[in-house]
Amino acid sequence: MIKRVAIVEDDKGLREQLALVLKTAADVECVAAYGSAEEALKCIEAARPDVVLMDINLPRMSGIECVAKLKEIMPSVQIIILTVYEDSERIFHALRNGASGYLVKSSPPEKLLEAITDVTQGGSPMSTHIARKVVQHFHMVGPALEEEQYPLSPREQEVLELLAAGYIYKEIGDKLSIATETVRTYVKHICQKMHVKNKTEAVAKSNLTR
Amino acid sequence: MIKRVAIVEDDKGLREQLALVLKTAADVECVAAYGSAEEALKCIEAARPDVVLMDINLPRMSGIECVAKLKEIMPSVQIIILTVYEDSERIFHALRNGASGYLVKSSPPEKLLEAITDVTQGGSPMSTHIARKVVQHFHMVGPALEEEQYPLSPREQEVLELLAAGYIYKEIGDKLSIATETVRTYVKHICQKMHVKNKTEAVAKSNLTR
DNA sequence: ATCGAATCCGCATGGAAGTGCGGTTTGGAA
DNA sequence: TTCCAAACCGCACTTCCATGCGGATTCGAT
Repeated sequence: MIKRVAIVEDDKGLREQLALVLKTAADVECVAAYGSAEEALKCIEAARPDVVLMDINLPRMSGIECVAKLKEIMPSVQIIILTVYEDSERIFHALRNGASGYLVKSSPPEKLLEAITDVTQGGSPMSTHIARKVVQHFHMVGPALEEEQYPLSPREQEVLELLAAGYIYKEIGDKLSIATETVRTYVKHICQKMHVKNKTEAVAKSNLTR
Repeated sequence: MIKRVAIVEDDKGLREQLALVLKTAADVECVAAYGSAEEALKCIEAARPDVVLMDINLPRMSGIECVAKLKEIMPSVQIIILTVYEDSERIFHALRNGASGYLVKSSPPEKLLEAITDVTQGGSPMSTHIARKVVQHFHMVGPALEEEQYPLSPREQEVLELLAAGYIYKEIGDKLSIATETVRTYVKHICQKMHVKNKTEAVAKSNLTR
């Protein structure tokens, strides 16, 4: 299956260079190349790309914003960020906006083509230094969230989740096929274990958003 | 510079196979191979590895736990998880515990060796499908945190925060110097604006942890 | 001048939640 | 075999919350 790829990159030289790289692969077709986010947003639907290679540093609208808007009009398109920036802020923002891959511009051509294949097969190609930034994020938030972890039993965890969804004890009992009184017991235990005053604080402290 | 690598893997066959792969690289030396987490924890300091290849599915103590303990006694060691499991739970847990890389066991030898190099150079090698799981985590928490904003008034926001802290209406009223009845009114408005059933769900949806 | 939003307050009523006690059974760890 | 955690259930009692109604003032925008 041939992958249809579009390029969004303001530098003409780099844009053409990327197109050349794409041409060297038999299973990749470069269906479009845009010099700005605005141009891409206007025309990209007609090009029907599977994958978009997106520069971050575009004039006016940044590539990160463009990712969000692209994902709105074409939710299934896979976006790979191509950039010289390696700061966490940009990385996280881009990923949150829906990018699936993140390569530094210095990546060799074969890595780029490999990334295009990966991303169409449900992977998330990332330059290894980018990945480290992401992993560091987990090192940061992980312990912070987890040190404060309470040894809730699986059943208690379930109850807590249903509390967070706004159900009352009777409904929770029905969903779990247990008595309302039992739910009440679990909530008591949860509040004791978490050292909180009531179920609302327990839910807040547990960070459950659904 | 030669990288000193240790292996923790309970399957003897796979352990020896990994050792063989390491031997094929000129810049890698296999300094130790353990069949259990306990053995590794006891002896690994003497081996002074730069990198540890860690299986997850070990008898008794899991590789994930072992990562945490290894990082305690040797904070600078780089750990690469080798596993057949691709579920987010294990991935996040391992990363939070201090793992720097995460490869599926089916990765080809050259990827493994590349990963060892990457990890010593500050990268985070990850199988592309693993990376996708991590990226999906950002897709999940990202928009949930910043797009789904409700137009709560400042006062309503304050009340919501105090709810998350577990206070009852009377206490909130006292803190804000307003009547309990007014607090009740705010909570009504909050629940209406957020389209939730009760204050507990409102708190859950608002992601307030303090 | 009128409208809406934000802030503020009150009350009645039924249902929900919290507290404190009690209990059983099962299954695994010490 | 003893002990404990987990899962399960019950009741009495108090307090708290949710709902639905009503009202007030202020302040900025149309």
